[in-house]
Amino acid sequence: MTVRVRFAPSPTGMFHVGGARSALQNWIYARQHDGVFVLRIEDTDAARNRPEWIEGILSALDWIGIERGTYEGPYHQSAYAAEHTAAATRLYGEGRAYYCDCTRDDVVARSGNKHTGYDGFCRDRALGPGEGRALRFRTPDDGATVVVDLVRGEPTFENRLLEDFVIARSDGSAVFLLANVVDDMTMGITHVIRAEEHLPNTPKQQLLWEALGVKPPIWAHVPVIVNEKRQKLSKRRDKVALEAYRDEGFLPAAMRNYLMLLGWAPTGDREIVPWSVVEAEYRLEDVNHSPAFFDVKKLRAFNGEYIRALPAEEFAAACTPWLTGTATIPAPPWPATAFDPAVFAAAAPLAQTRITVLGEIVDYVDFLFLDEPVRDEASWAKAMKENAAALLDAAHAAFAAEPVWTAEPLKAALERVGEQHGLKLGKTQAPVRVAVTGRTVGLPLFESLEVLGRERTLARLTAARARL
RNA sequence: GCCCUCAUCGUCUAGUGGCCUAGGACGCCGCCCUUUCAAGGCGGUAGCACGGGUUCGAAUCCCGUUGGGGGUACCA
Repeated sequence: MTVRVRFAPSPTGMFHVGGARSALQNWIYARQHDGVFVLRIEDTDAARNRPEWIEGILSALDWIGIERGTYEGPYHQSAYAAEHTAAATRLYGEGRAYYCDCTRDDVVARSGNKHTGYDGFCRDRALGPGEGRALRFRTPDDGATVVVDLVRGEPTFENRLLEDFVIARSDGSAVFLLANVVDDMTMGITHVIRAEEHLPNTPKQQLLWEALGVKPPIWAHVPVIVNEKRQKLSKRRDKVALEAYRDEGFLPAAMRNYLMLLGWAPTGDREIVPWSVVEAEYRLEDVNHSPAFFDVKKLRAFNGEYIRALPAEEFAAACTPWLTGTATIPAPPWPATAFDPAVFAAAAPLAQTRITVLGEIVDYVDFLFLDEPVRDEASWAKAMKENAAALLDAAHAAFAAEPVWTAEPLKAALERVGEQHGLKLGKTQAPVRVAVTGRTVGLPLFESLEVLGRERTLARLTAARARL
């Protein structure tokens, strides 16, 4: 029997990093077993769904490495409504489900305002379908439902504690519990790998599989990802949109690597590993049973490593979206016409060890493309002390007299200026750096001057001198 | 409330009865290197939640306590 797994997101918002992890786990499982990865969009909640979110899911999966055309689907759950209601009807016909006209308030009231669940009030009232009547599944009164779970073992649920849950709304449409099961059945899903939040649904779903006469799948419930307060990552509370990380300049390879390290580790004392190692070694059986904190600091560290590992040309190319702007990435502060790829290519290697996310590239190279450097007042105040005027004048003179405009002689020239003032290079370069780049921190100075060119460097020294 | 579930440095983890005076990574701190800042090198800080068992021996097995997480919709 070939393994068939599925990833079944609902298009109710930006694509979640937790969703990306689930998708990757399913993807890996399919690859390891020569199986099939199925994508199913669960778009049955019309009120909360929006078509652009569907495209968002597809492009996010693409970005993370699950590319369109390499998997089965996407199927759209809404196209299977007939199958869902047929299953509901069948369950009713076989006496496995019954109609109920209790309102939510009725149920709560009968429980004495304790939310203990549905009490089976309509079980034996033999109600037929009708206005305001939902269909409920008749859960067994005794015995237990054992869930076979790759990560958690065999969680066991006592059937008498399972309420008679709704499987079809009063308008006849199936709810998630049923629709999800019916789709998995029709799509031949053999393994359901999903987040732990679904574990309490599982006995109910397994009962549905059995009632419908099909052998249930193997389950795998992976602990959720939590925030610093150890709560499940939430769309409204936490930064969870994969697109947001993409637009900041996280590399997909770093994100994937980091995501899989949540709850798991490859063999040996290493964490940054090629994807092929993850695909070869990842085991759901080895995933930790407790929730993991989504640590952006560590993600950034991973990203920095991945950035530094890039060949220079690839690094420069990867920066392009931030240098030009895109539909979702803001345009840089310089005019588009001022950007020169060759100039950038010369400066890029200097920036490569200095940035952690690609978006940071802009502030490092803006002085090359802006007419005038940015004016960072804090930097100015810090670097432009009493001796600034003398230093700028001397630097200007020394640089102007330099026949060869490359980093080494420029450095030597400024060192001589420093000696005359009894200063180390660290002190001498500060006002020059701020005059030319606008900031106190930046790329190596002399290499920067080399790329900037004689004309512009000297002009900026003069301009800064005039501002003192 | 009820159901399920979990528990190794601040964080992510290695560890599956002796190899553990608990290893790695991120973070943090210090030193080196150094034209700023990074990167890099070296070193340091810090943990088996608690209490009982079982065993010659327990981070590893069992029970309890405490604490955490998830669920509890005619959402998915």
